[in-house]
Amino acid sequence: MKLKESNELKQSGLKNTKHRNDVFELIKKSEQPVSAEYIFSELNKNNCPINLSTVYRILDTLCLSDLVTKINIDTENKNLYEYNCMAHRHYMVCLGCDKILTVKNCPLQDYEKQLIDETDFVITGHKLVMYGYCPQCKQQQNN
Amino acid sequence: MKLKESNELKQSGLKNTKHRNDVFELIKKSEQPVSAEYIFSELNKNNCPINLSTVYRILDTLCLSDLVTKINIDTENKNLYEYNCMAHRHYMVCLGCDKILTVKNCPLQDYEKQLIDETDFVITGHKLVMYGYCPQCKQQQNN
DNA sequence: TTAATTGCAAACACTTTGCACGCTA
DNA sequence: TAGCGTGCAAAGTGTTTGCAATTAA
Repeated sequence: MKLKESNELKQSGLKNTKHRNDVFELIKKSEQPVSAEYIFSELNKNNCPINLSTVYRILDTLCLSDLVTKINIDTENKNLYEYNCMAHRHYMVCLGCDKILTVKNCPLQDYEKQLIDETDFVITGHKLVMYGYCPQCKQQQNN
Repeated sequence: MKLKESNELKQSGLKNTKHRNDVFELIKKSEQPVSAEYIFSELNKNNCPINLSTVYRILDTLCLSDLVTKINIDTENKNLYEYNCMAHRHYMVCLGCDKILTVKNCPLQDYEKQLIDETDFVITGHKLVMYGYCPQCKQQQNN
């Protein structure tokens, strides 16, 4: 069987296995950050039998290679993983349905400079999470 | 023995117990968010024997009453708790020593308005975490 | 007095690990 | 074929829960 091969895996010096590809592709095509459990059940559902510990080991590997980012949203009690597009990580979490939107633009460059002056930290990154209700859940609340 | 009584507990309609006061006071005087385990061992160390599940139950109660806020920093795998001063929650996390600074001012009002326009979400809050290295760890890296 | 709080032990959910086998490069 | 990747089962860690005893109001 021909694997759909990921250049990104090779480029990161990772051995190319079916499982790694399956996990990585699933993360890449997901519109929001996903959990290990989700990856596990999604792959098994779609004829790609895989063990849960293998999922965790692959996620570790992908995170170490910076292909994937692990995040933790306060309202969940498990880690989530998403494709690391090397952009800033800004999220909007719907408290109604747990939907997570990833937001693109970043208003924080100036603020970072200011903080560096104030605290003398080196700042290597940041994470911004907005909490609220998405249009659908917002409407339900009004009813 | 006379308890150091917390008006804040009473005002929130909570029964005033020694354990609740101990936990709440410890959180209030902590300079950074603390874990359940830390509270547990700190109190037991200081002649206030308490059970770990009691700590968790008290933390739940305090969070429900909005006296305390539960947060999760991506680099830790446990929840942290801090006094809820009703301010925005902005953190600076040192990746070297895990120190957590809570930052006061907030650059995000305008950004929130803009996001609301773009996404049609209702925004009820936000969390900003900056990652980097504190002055001490920064220096060690250079050596 | 009565309902809320606590300690204890056991259960839970998520994640990690040891080991033997299997597969990629 | 050498060493990394994987499945399985078992252990680890942080957190929650059932129940009986205790305590605040």
